[in-house]
Amino acid sequence: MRSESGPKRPVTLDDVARAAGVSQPTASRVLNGSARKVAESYRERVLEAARALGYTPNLPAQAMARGTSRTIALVTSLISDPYFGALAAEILKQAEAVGLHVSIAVTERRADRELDLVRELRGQQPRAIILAGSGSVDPPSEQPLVDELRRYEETGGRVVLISRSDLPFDTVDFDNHEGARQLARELAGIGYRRCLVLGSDTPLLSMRRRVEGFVHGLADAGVAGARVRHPQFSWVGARDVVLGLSNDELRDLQLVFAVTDDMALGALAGLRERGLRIPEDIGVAGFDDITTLRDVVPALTTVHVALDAVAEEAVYRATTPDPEPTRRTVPAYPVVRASTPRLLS
Amino acid sequence: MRSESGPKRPVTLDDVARAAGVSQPTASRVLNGSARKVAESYRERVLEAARALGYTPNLPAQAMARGTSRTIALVTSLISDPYFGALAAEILKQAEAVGLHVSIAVTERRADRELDLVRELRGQQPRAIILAGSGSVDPPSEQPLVDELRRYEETGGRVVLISRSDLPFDTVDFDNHEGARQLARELAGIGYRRCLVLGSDTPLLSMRRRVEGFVHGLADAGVAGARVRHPQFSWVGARDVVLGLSNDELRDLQLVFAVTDDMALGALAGLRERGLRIPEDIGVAGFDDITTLRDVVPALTTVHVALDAVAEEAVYRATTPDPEPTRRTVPAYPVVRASTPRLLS
DNA sequence: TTGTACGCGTTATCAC
DNA sequence: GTGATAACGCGTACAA
Repeated sequence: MRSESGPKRPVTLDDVARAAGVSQPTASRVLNGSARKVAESYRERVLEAARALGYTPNLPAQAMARGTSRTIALVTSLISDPYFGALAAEILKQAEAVGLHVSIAVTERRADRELDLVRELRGQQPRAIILAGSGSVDPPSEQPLVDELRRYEETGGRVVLISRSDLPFDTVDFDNHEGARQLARELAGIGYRRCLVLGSDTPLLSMRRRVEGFVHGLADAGVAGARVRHPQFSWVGARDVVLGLSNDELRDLQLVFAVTDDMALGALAGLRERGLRIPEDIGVAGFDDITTLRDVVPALTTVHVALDAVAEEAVYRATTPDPEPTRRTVPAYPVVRASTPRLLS
Repeated sequence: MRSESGPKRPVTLDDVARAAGVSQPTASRVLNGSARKVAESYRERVLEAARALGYTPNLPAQAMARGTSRTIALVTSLISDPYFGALAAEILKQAEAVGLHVSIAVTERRADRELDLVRELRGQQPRAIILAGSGSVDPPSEQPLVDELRRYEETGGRVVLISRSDLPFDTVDFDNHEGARQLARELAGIGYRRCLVLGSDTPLLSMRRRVEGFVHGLADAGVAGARVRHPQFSWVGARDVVLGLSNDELRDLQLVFAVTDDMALGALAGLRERGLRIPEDIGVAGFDDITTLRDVVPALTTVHVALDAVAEEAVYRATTPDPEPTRRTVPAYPVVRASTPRLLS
């Protein structure tokens, strides 16, 4: 049976001060850091009283009094996605390391939700808002979002963007173009020529960069004219494209490169349904190097992104004032694995 | 170049009221629901002013004035883990559906961190605290945590536990015992006899239940004496156990069951390193049915858990007062896939 | 229906 | 070094 005494009032600073026989400001100075000094005897009594009463500062009240909170808001597309999950995890870790709380909201890839969420989150008075993912190739349509973020920034908040190069705020991203380009060069170097590139039907800048980078990389190596498709941005979308290829097209291919690991695996599933063996009959490569895929066989060739570095940089920017929008690009580099063995020519 | 006008003050209800030519309480009644009615003309002017100024309610201030916030705090072990990631995602979705914000903190499986986090989160004045994962088999050691949670509860907060049956609060879990038991019966039914069970070296009640359930299931089917090991609770731990088996032990086995999919995959990797083919030489089964593993080959036999139902129930409990601690058990059921084909006896 | 006055828990400014 | 007192933005009795 639970105690029936009805909702008690939480223990406040006042309670602690009274119990310790000091004034409330003094208790405040002891418990929540202040420049001012407090006599040792008082200090001990306050700490003792706080411990005995189980005092915890009321963060909303602190935030209001101080005018700034220790919370950062993270807006992400889809946390169940292993890629965003990993990114969110890294951000949580970094934030915690500097004593910040994190409030997470998901857009589920809907641009309008994004705007609403930012507006709502602004109400939480977070110290910073981090926007991860999404990022349209169509900047003008983002104007309302930019306005909203600007307003937030004007009141002292920090805005940090991850992996979206379209908005005029501090941005951390990785080198989508260069990563894909180097991957293409390496693969061309071990014999791959006839490639199918799977982009995305969504207007995501980062995905477009990956497609462009890959095509450039092939061109660097003297391979021209990769086929490019833009299926639905998902495992299923990639699989469906493969399932829709004619037998001739399929037979002709040596490699499928998809702009995410998730899609690469969809393609892989589709290729298997079509009766092809991976990697004996055809190679597959992705992008992201998602940890949770380490058990896929054959091990997937992909482009690795240092998410920990991305998160660290993002949290750093989120806590560091910065008069001008800055862009930091974290390198991405290819990792060739069993899904793309060297081809004998 | 960014505007240099220095941090402006955010737009407050007062600003809106002034702009609309009404009193602050009237603006409050219009913008943030109140029982009281406001004349239509006033209503419109307030709404218009709010829109024009870009007003967003200051949530911490609201929380303080109302004495309750619209935030729930989620404490989880490890969000990068696909299992917890999926659970967190479902909770975010459910919370959003009822208009609640979510603040996430990770314990990284350290019991002391858990206590600290709860204390800290309490300061955020969330409407509820949801604890997911962990859950020691050693309840006495949790007393400080229980005390802290009780204190929180006494001030009107709700406490909900997911998948840990050791504490006297509202609990949502899934039937670890029964799920594993039925899996064992099904596998025994298609010929599996000589099994290695991989538990966990951590004192987690849910994992212990899975081990017990599996052994019971085997017993139900007349199979006695499964070997049980308790490796480190991770992919690597499971793999290492397999790598450490003698050739004789290995040859004798027909199945490895691990208490999580993650560990099952570790075991699978280890088995392959030992030169065994899966499933031709030996079967492998896990628990959790993690979505992101759909591309593992062979498809992993496992126990499915309806995380969406778990999340829904948890958020429901988090928002519904309840005089007595209640337990709700969500079913878990085996899903037999290619990693455990029928054995010819 | 509307406005005045006060309180929520905390920090900051200022005398002492 | 310490303690009154005034903010912070909002909700809500209460009076008008």
